[in-house]
Amino acid sequence: MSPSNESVGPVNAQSSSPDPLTQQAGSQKTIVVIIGPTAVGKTDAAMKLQDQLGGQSKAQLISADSAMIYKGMDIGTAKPSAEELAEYPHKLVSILDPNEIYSAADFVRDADKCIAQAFAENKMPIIVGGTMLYVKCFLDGIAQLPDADEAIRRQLVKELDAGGAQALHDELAAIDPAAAANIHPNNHQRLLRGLEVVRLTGKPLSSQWVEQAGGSATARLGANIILLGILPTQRAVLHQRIESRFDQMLESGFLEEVRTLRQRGDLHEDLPAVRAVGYRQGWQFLAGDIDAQTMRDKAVVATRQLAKRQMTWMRQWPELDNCITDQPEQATAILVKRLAALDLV
RNA sequence: GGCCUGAUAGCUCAGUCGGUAGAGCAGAGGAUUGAAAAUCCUCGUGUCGGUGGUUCGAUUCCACCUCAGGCCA
Repeated sequence: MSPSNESVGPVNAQSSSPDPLTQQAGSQKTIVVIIGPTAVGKTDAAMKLQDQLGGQSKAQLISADSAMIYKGMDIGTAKPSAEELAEYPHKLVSILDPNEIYSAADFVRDADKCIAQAFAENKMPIIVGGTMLYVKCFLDGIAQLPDADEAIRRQLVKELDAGGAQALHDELAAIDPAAAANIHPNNHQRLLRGLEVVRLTGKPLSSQWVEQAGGSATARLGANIILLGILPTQRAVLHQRIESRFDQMLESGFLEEVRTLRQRGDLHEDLPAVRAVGYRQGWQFLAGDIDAQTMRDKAVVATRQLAKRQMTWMRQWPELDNCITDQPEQATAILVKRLAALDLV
C-alpha cells in the first residue's frame, strides 16, 4: 500500500476490474515518451520497457520517426526486424508509401488516435523516436493551420524564382512582422510555408501559432507524461556507432533497398522519403553522381549532422532538464523506477 | 643520382607583384508549427614543411635540407 496510490489521479471503483494493475494504468493514463538522437539505442530501451510492463498486451509502442513511417525503407532507417516487430508491435511504422508526404500535424493526429486506442485496450502507450518536431508538437499541441496547397506552392516558387526571396520576405513582414522575424529569408521552405498560410487564411501566421489546437498532450488526452531523453555525453562514441552502423547497413543490403525504390520509376529526389539520410546519398550513387566511397562518407556525415540537430532540440527542451540519461542501457531501468513510484509497474 | 612540380586550417585548395592569409567541405553552437532524417543562421590564429640568406620587414624572393608525386637516367 503505497501513499502515491491516493495522490495520483482519480481511483475507479474497485469492482470495475479484478486486476489492480490494469485498473491503475487505466485510471492514471500515463504516456511514456523516449527520445534521443539516432543510433543511441532508443528502440532497444522501448522494447525492454515493454518486457518490464508485461509484454505486448500491456504496452503499445508508437514510433515518432519521419522515416520509419515509410514502407520499403527498412535497413536504412534502422527499423526493428520483422521478428522484433512481431514481438514488439509498433504503431506508425511502415504505414506510408514513399511517394506520400507526412507532417507533424499528421503525426499528432495519428499518435492521439493510437493512444486513445491503447488506453481503451488497457495498454500503456510508449512513444519512441527521434523526430523531435513530431514529439514537440505532440507534447505542446499544434496550431490549426491549413494543409499544404499545391497550387499556392507552385505560385510561390514561381514568385521566388522571379523576384527573389527578399521580396517574399518583405511581403510576409508587411503582413506579419513577428513571423517574418522568426523566419530567415534564406530559409525558403519555412518562408514559403508562412506565406502559404497567410494567403490561405488571410490572417497572420504568428497569431495562429499561439492557439494550439486541443492544447498540450496532457490536456488533449487527460494523461500524464513521463519523458525520458537519452543524450550521450561522449559524442565521439556516438559518431563511432553511427559510422559502424552505416557500414553494417551496407553489408545488410542497403543499396539493394535503394535500388528497389529507384526502379519503381515514380520516386524522385524532391520527395521527403528520398531525402532521408543515407537514401539521398545511395540514390546519388546509383544515379552515378558520386562514387561508392563518397556515398559512404557523405551518408555518415549526414547522419552525424542529424544526430547533432536532434541533440540541439534536446538541450533546449526545458522539460528534459531532470530526465536525461547518457546511458541508454539504463534508460529502461530509470523509466521502470519512475513508473514504480507511481505504482504503475 | 639529375631535373620538374608541389608542401598554407582536420581535409581539398586559393592567395599574398615582400607588410604574418581565406574559400569549400568537415567540425562546433543555434533556430525549428502540415517536407523536419527537411530547411536555414552564426563561428576561421593556422610554427603558410625545416634551416639559413637578402631585406627595415620573408609565408611570398634566393640557397640548402626533408617529405610527396612525376619525368630522365
